[in-house]
Amino acid sequence: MKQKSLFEEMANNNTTKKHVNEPLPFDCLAIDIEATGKDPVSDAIVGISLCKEKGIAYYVPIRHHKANNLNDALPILKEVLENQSISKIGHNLKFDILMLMQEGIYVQGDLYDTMLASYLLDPNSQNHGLEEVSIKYLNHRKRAFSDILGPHKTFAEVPLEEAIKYAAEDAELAFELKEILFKKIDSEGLRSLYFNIEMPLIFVLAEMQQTGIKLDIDLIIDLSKELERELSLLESKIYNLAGKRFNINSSQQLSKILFEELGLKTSKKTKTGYSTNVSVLEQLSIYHDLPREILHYRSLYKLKTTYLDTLPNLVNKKTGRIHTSFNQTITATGRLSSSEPNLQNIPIKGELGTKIRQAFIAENGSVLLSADYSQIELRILAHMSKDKGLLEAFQRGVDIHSKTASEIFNVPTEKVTSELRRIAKTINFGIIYGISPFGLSESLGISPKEAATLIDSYFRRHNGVREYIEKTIKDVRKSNYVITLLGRKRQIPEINSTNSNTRQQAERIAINTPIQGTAADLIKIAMISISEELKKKKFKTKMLLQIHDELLFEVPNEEVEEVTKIIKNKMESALSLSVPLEVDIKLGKNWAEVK
DNA sequence: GGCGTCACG
DNA sequence: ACGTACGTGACGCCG
Repeated sequence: MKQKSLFEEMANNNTTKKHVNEPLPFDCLAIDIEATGKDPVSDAIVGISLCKEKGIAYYVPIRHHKANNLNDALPILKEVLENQSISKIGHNLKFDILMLMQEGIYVQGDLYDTMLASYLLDPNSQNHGLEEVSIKYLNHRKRAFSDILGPHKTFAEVPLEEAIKYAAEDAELAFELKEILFKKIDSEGLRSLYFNIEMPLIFVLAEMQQTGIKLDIDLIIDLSKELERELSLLESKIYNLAGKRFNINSSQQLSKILFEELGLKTSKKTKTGYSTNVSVLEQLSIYHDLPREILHYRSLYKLKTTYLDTLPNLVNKKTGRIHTSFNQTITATGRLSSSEPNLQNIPIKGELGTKIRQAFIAENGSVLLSADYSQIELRILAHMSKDKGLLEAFQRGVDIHSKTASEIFNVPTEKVTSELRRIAKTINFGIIYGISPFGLSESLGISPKEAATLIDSYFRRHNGVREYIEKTIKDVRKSNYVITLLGRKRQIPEINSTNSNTRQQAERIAINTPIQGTAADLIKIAMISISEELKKKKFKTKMLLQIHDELLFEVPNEEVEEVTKIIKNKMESALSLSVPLEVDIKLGKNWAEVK
């Protein structure tokens, strides 16, 4: 009964174009899609729940088993969902938008995403699920999905009576959460960050996920077979060197062999024993052949299991492409993350890295275009610290690492060797991480004392950076939070901890977060403006991936010239800083060629 | 499910 | 004396 009346109201909405003076019967609608699974590209809609006022919610079965499905519901819903004047409320709306896209429905209007709101209010929280957020803000314990699903294979098989209760509750919770969370968004000064960046980004990410990227499966499978052979040779070699067979993938068993049976010296400890990580095994390779072979084995095994053996299985049967998930509510700094598969950590180093990237290809008639920000985080540091040396370096366009080397080691720029530059580069990274003598020493393989000397000489030449760090930490001690250029907040209560380790870690976070977070804000702005421009001018170019400081596009040959200009221009002008932003653009048939 | 390890920025 | 570089995700091991 209730379902019908809502549909009547919705149908009325269709006529509002003719009666512009009549107010819409509702301007805000909470939606929640139930589907056969959680992969919006492969799975299908089972039903949609709706809520437009507190206390009343509806469930519209679309493909529910053994139910009176409302077959004509989607066309009616389409009118409402594509109505720009009706705001959509939901928890993780990117999922709903993607599911609806499969039905030819393109959601429009303002989005009030309660998951995103929860994230902006507390990016440190690991869990922004509807369940947790409802407990936190509504003190309401919602029905668990696993209880509803029970033995059923998909939600479609859950008896309608049960399904209605569950689905309708979710839409209503989102509706209620919206009131509370978006008041908080306003009072915390997060409104503009939400409406100008995170909300429009939802559409951009949805489209990127929907597009996916093409993979040369045969190449990946050939590589996997090649590694299979190489690994089996290495395996025998390792057993010979160890004098016995063991599970090479067990760091525990390896530890026994290295440190007990072969009597090699331990260096680093872990929570559970002695470390056998890269830096330890590199040290040990001087004394024995086994560690080097283990390193070789591990690197191959990693690439084979993590990439070669999994990527082919993730090629979507319908689209023939790989569709990652871009997560907007995971990182504490404001970055995106990518999962299932993670396409933000595809290997790049070495011959094998190149070979793997060669398998990510453009469609026939198109090329891949990679656009990456050059030294974005150091430029942001220059802007925020107003350090004279850094500002001048970027304004003059010099090689920043060489300049740092020249300063620290007191040699003319022409005499900076690649070794000195490498050290300077590590220091520059270290500054952004919230440098510590120990951290730098570990990374450079020198003593903490030597590291401290290097840090000291850096700060002697960069007073602005030193003062910026000191002021940032001082401010955080009072406010307990840091903020990015676009107003993204991260609480750091540990800044006043009595435990010095905890406190120092908080200080490093306080330095790093505004820099990493502002870079994240920046590229998000660029993504939105590029996406708008491509849409406006009706280009067929597709944005495929974001890898923190890089965007990857698939560009039809005939669009390359124009689109290159747009991308470069939009990225370089996304924010106006006191240093120029530089973007490098490269083209190629595959992802290896664009580097 | 925690841990160690290692792929990326 | 302690134990640290910042931010992620995925794999295999082990209990």
